[in-house]
Amino acid sequence: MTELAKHYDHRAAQARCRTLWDAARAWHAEAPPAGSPPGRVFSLVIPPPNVTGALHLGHALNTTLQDILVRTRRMQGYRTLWMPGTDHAGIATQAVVERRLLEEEKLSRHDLGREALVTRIWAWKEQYEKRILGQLRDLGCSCDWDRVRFTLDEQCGAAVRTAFFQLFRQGLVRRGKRLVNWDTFLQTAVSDDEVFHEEVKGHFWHIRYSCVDPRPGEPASVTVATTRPETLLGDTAVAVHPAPAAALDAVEHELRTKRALAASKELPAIDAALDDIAERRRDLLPLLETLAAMARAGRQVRLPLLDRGIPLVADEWAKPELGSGCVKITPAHDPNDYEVGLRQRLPMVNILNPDGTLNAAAGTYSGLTIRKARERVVADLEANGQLERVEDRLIELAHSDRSKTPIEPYLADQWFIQMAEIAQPAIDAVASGRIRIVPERYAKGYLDWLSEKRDWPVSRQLWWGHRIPIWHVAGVAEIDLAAAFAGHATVAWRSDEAGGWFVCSSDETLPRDTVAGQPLIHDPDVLDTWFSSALWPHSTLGWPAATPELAAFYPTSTLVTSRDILTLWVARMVIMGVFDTGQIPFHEVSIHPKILDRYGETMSKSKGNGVDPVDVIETLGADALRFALAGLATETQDVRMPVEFQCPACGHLLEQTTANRTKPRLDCPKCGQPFRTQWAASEADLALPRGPAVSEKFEAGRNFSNKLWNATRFVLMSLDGRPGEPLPALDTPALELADRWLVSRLASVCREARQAIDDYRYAELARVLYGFAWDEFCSAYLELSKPRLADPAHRDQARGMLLVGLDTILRLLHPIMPFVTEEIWQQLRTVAGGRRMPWDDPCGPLPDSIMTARWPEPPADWIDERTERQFGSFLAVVGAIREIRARQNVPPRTRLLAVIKAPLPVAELLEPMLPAIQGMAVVDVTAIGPDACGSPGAATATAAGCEVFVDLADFVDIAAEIARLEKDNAKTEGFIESKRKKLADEKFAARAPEAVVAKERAQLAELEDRLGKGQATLAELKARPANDSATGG
RNA sequence: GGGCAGCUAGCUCAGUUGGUUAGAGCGCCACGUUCACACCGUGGAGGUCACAGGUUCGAGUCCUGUGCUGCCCACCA
Repeated sequence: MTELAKHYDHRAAQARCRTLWDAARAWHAEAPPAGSPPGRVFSLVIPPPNVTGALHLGHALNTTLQDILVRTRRMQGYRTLWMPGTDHAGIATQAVVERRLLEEEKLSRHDLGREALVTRIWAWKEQYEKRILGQLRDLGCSCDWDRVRFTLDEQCGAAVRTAFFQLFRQGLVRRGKRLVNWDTFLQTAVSDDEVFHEEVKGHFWHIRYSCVDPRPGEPASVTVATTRPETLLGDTAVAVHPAPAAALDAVEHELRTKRALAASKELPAIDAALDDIAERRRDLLPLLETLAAMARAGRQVRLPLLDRGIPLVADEWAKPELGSGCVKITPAHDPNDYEVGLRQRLPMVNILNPDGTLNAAAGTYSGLTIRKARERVVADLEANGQLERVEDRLIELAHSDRSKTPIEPYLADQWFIQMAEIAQPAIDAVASGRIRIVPERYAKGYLDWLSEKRDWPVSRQLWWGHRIPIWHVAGVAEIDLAAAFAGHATVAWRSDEAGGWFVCSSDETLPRDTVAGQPLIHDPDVLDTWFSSALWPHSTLGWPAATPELAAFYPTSTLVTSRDILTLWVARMVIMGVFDTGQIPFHEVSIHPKILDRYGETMSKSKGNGVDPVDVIETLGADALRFALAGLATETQDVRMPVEFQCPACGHLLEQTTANRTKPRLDCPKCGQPFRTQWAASEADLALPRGPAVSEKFEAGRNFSNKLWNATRFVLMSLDGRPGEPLPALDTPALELADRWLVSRLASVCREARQAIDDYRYAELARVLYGFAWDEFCSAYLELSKPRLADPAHRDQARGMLLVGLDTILRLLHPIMPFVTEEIWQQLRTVAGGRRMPWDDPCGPLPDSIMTARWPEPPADWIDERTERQFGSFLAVVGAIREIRARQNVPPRTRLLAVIKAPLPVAELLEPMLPAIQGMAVVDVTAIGPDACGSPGAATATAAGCEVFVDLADFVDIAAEIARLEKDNAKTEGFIESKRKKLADEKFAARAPEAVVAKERAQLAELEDRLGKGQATLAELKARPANDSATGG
């Protein structure tokens, strides 16, 4: 006699399964030997988590979905590889380590030096890589653990250098002064994607620049406005529009066009704008025309404070409709001004040092921080009477995502990759459908972004990352280089336009003294972290070497990611994949939602609104977490996950709010006991027990695991220690009705599950399997099997069929809930290890692990719609009787008498089900058929086109029944009225399809019939003497 | 400013090409523990499908507009 524990123990099961899978290396994929056909292949690379910190719920979602795909395909017989690994995450990781260094040791990276800092970051990486890989294993991810990669490891490094070298050789790598987003804290350029904008309170300073030697009729000064007065130290021009009148005309025309189409509500704003234009035309235009003429004449204005003459230039960047119509131009510190500078060939004066202080170009202000310089500049302007006025204003200020400090636009030498040429194949791949993005709507963002083909700035002034494989050498002739690198196919060079050379090589190092007479200096910069990420699908498979893995698994099948890195990562992977290998990196991209908190904010560590996956895995189990996450993965953009703190003392759930989510300790409102949160830092707080952040969402998954466990418990008890095999034949018409139904439902559900996975509809997969396992298999089929198990004539068949159902459910659920299904699979081995499903190898052994069991593939002709309908009617009738019992408070075990009045076709379907009805509803059915008739005063209910009468004798609470019937009848009358109205409408009769009209008529008839019955019963009840005993007795 | 998405039960979400009386899980209410499972069972209550128009015989579903929420892109001195 096998008897399982009453509850599923997820902790023990997780440990056992992990041991089992690891011992068998069931997650490993071997490339076939060169030359032999790989067969059906499914491959996937993990979006490598950053080694900045531990995994959060978003990673858990991402990897769960991947594991669902991977486990399914593996069971379906594909040669399946899931490549795991982590990302060095350049800036992010260096920033984290630097910040800690500063906080804990008060040291900057310059105090430590390059080598020592990098050593520290490697130590950090080792710690978090271990943690991350452990978390992935805890989640049950069936990655190929023999192939773990890291974006900064040797293999990826070789790919990075080779890819960069080939870009260089094709002339796609350029060096140039560019205005970059300068992070003064980290002292590096960051890309546009690493910048976020935040509104801060600021001012708008109006500054007067005097004109040099004004002639009669010319103004003595021009006024410009700025939010950053200190930048005037780097001004090299003041701009005015070359044709201000025409520009105002254009603006006015645009406004009038807009006005013609605008809603009345918008009119006041537009009219105000038009008034403003008119006013400017009157008051400002003459001045602007004069200034434009002065600009054409090459006149100058005097830069305040530095007393430098700078040209007045005519440039369309100056908008006559805004401000004073004139704008100061600081080409080295403003993106738009930079463009003007290029157009007007202006000098570009950089006034900043890398650390954000002002340099010598700022004259007497040099050495000051930007903040101090601003104060001084403003004070000096005021003292000189050159500050016209100051406005308060909210300013969208750019901040570095990495250091959270304000970004300074900064002119610096940077490396760029030209995108124009290499982006096109990536556009074509998605536009042509060779890469399919699911859901499709995300393709637009990808295409829009790529079509801009903006150059990619790839250099970072950091120490953590792939060193740019470029060396500088000066003072030699090309012939010297040719001599030095004769026979080196892995070296290329180009003039640096300052008389020196850039030498690029895919070799790891070039000796310093390679070129006679002059040293080779390695470029100090490292590459943008996305450069190595862009190579991930092919670099992890061994490129540039022609490995068997690359041949077998590239292109990969699917990429699973969230929408926020569609451009940063996905697009660049396509670009570089095609550039390096000539092939797209993946065929499909599955985009999944992001998880938000109850306020719709993204979860993040710094906000403190997250859930730690480990908390869920420990308290409710990895399967519970996975099931919940899969259920949330719908096709919408985001999903919300309200979070609670669980009191470690009493288990009470405390809603997480904006107010309490960053507190280091909280007091349980129920038991009063304090507990600590992730923010606990003080010794006193750390001594308290931890109150994990959880969500009730995960409980459904835990309950489901337990339901499966207990269904298994029932099946094993019913087998009573005997092997439940061989299994019954499933494709024979001789099956009993319930079994035919089960077989049909299994076939339907397998088909739905397969389709859901093929379409990346993870939530639907979870929902279909949950509903089938719980409501149909456990609540219906399993209940029905109880009387059959008690009957020796049916016992063996019932046992076998229970195994068939359970086995199939386990296999279908395994990709979502690997642990509980594996644990049950192991339990079944002892008693039913000899069972073979039709899709199993009939001769070979049943696989040791469910991981390698075959995915169920029942033939389509198992689906029997008539039987499924029949079962639907049966369950509806059972429900109707139960409803009557419940509303009359009949004790559960009291057997009642029932009559089912059913039209002939339904009666025929139901008749074979009578024993089941009698068992599940605890009634004796005394009559069934079109003429069956309930005893007077019986309680009634309708279901599946039948009317069910339950003779309650003394049980009936007449008053309650009358009230219910009156309500019910009124409702029915309402429906009848609406149906009649619909059918009376000539247009409906004329235009609706005949089938719809017929259906409406049938429904009306049924409703009228129901109302007639209801009214009759009501009349009869009212005629009876009142009975004040609700439950009889 | 441009674009994308969302708004359906108290909460989180389904709702496939328009066609009965719009569903699930959780929560809530009532009843029920010698029954595989109280991490359970049975039943119930709860919705003007954000709002306003339109198309249609018929709209949660299609169209237009409005409001609110979130995200992406660009950004005005």
